Amino acid sequence: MAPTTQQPAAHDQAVSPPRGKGRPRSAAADRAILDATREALAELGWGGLTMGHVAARAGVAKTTLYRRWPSKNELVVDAVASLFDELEMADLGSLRADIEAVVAQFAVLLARPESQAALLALFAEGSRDPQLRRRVRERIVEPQKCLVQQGRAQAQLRGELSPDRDEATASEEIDIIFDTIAGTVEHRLLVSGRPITPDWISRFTTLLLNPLPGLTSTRADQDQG
Amino acid sequence: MAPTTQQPAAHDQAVSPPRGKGRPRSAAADRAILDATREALAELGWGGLTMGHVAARAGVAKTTLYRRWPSKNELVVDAVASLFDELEMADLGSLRADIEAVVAQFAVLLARPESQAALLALFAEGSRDPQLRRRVRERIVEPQKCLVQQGRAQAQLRGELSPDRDEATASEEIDIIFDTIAGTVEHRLLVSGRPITPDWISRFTTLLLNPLPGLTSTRADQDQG
Amino acid sequence: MAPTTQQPAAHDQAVSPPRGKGRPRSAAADRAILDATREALAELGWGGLTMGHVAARAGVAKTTLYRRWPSKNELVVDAVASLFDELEMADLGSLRADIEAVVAQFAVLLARPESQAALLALFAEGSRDPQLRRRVRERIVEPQKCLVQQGRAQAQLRGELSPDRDEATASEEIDIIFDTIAGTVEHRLLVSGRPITPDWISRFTTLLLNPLPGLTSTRADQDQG
Amino acid sequence: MAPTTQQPAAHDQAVSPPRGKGRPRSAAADRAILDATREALAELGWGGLTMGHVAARAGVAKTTLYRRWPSKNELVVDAVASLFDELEMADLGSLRADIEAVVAQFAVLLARPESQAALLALFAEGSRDPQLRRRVRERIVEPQKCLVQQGRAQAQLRGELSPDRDEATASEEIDIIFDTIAGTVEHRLLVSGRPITPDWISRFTTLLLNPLPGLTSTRADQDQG
DNA sequence: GGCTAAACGAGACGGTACGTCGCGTCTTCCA
DNA sequence: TGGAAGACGCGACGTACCGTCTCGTTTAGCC
Repeated sequence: MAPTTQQPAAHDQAVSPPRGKGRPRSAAADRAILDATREALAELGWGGLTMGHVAARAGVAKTTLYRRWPSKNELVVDAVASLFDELEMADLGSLRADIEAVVAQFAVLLARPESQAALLALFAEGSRDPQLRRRVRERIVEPQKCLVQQGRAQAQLRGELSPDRDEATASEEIDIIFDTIAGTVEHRLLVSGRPITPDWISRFTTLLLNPLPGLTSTRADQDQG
Repeated sequence: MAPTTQQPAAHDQAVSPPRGKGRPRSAAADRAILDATREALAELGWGGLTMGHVAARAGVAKTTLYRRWPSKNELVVDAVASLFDELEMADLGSLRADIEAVVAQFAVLLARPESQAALLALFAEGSRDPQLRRRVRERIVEPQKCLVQQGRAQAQLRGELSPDRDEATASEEIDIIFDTIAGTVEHRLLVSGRPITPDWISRFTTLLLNPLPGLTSTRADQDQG
Repeated sequence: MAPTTQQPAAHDQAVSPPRGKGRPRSAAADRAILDATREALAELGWGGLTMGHVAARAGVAKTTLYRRWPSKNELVVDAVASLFDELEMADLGSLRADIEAVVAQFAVLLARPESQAALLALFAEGSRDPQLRRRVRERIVEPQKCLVQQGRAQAQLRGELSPDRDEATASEEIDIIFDTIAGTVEHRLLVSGRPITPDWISRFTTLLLNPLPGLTSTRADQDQG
Repeated sequence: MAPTTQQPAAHDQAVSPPRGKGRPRSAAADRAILDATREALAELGWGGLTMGHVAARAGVAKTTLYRRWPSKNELVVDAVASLFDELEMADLGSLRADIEAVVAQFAVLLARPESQAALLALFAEGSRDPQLRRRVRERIVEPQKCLVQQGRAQAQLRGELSPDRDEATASEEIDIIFDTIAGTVEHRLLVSGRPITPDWISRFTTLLLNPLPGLTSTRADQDQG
């Protein structure tokens, strides 16, 4: 998605030419600003991040920055969001492997200083500002959730999971798994402050996997009956 | 725990006499400040909370405030920490019931606007300030973790869980369960922004319970079927 | 005089053909800009006048504005100068009547909000910017001074004043009279903030033409000759 | 008069102790600010004068500056006003000598770069801001006017001028003389940009005290009596 | 009647100063 | 000597204009 573009330009149609009549916004500035934001975030943390500082580091006037993003929050969302684009679901042939891979990916992402500095702060700010909350969800949370959905679909194709009974139930199951994976990984890394090792991933995956309702393999059956 | 009291005065035991020669510190001021902090937090959120505002609302000079707490962060920790004191582990006779009860309690706590405003913000600030991090863990995170430990012990007494093999493993198991419960609940409420209903609690507990390694009984089956 | 026309084009004579090959400058824009300037000046005063505002009000791009006038100062000089073109010396048959008439005219001119807002401000800016100073003198001060010269010549023709002894003395006398008339009227209106009534004009003219009212000795006569 | 003191403190009673409960305002800061303002004014002129610059040069925070003066205008009034306190009426034994002395004093004052930079600008701003206008009059214009009043009284004592007939007429006469002296001197120095020499002073004083040089008829006498 | 070149509207751009806000420290007086 | 009151230095904020620039679009004169 393009930078915020407060004017209702290039919003939905990514292809639509700038159309505006005046001088077009500099794409280089966008890049420089986002890069500067990520760097500053990594170096100084959320609290040390200053609009003036970002502008200076990007070689851009503060006004240019405000013309594109209304506040530090929105800027950081966009700056950090791109990092989350690199998350992708592998298809490793088994549900367990897929989960472990995605958790590992997520852990690597959260180990970056810029995402650490930004993530909790954005969530915190978002708890008061619904606008921001929406944005954070769109740009950061959804991409993660997508992976869960995708992994689930793959597992269903493979026959590891039974197909969806109905839309609503499926959605609820995705939600709960998603909150569990994302929440737990974030809590361990950012709150408990302990590292995420392959061993931990394995244990956690076991915790998740064993009882998944609708699991067709016989592991659960044994546990359960 | 009493307020920070940078001077080595009255620490834990309220019994210690005022000691100093001059005028003793006003206990009423402490209470007023913490109350004001919680109220302001609920009304204005973390970002809207200012030391000046708190002081004014508490009818207290800023000086008084800084004499007791070195910064906004520490103040909020103390103000919010007391809320977490009310968490307690029930003993309802089964692990499942105990878990559901504690999750429900936690959910209720996180529904309060003051804890919502404070929690993520404190975690975020803590990720840069080790001092604060320590403090947050002592006052907020540990009490929660304690419950997990306690619930586990109860279950072991009841025979639902096998006794600890060794210290290290036990600690790891507690950690993973704790991060999962706390992280998931927080993520659902504060990030996904969806309510925690009895139904959700039941599903989540099932997810946790079913395969727990070391689970000796098949209670879970009964609960589920 | 045509607008600044930084390119060495049409300067005094409007007859000079546009010469250039491209699209000629819009005369309508010039008019619109100057009108907008005068209006904005009257409404918002000097301080409230911005180039952007003038451009918007004139329905013109800022570029167009800067193409013609290098700065706010120059623009305002041109916008206000035309007002001073309407000053003219009457020949009413006596020096006193002529002076009173010209003072009255000047007072009327200075009562306009746009000239009030502009005049002192231009003088003030001019005290640092010799370029502007020159321009202000050419367009605003000289026309006034001309009247003094003209009035003096008329009075000499009538025999009310003795003819010039020499060039230098004449110039000095004109200067002193001019500074006195212009300075006094401006000071009364713009600094003291009191109105200029026919009665005041009469008193002032008397002061110029006569000795101090109430002067008891004839010292002055002795001093003079 | 003390600095603006926006709080209704020490306004009328110059003797009243600061009275306020908190930390009193630093008198040193006041002095430093006013000095810095005068210096900056002399060096950079009105346009180059910046609140931030003044604060920095005075070794003071911008906030401190704004706590005392609401804007650049008010600050400059106070900074420049003190210069005008040094104006005083000599008693040299004759009206002519007194006038020449006071005009000379005024000319010297207006030759200072700080007053040149400030005076017209203040007058200009004042033409839009009645608050400022009042202030300028109180602190700058009145002191000058006082001298006229005083000189007139001296001349009356000496018998050079006939005593006041009535209050109103006296006031009007003072006004007209005052506007003439102040306006003319300012116009010559600041608008015409020519120096004020002893010779010019003599000519101007003659103009004030006598009829127009070279006036051939005795019209004035007829008009007057 | 197409070509060329300037003027035009729109508006983004790098700057500078603005006036405000909150911080955490300090100084003063009062109880 | 603790506490209220509030001034202080600091530094970031977000805004307003500045004067320049880069676009795409007229609008003329000239070949």
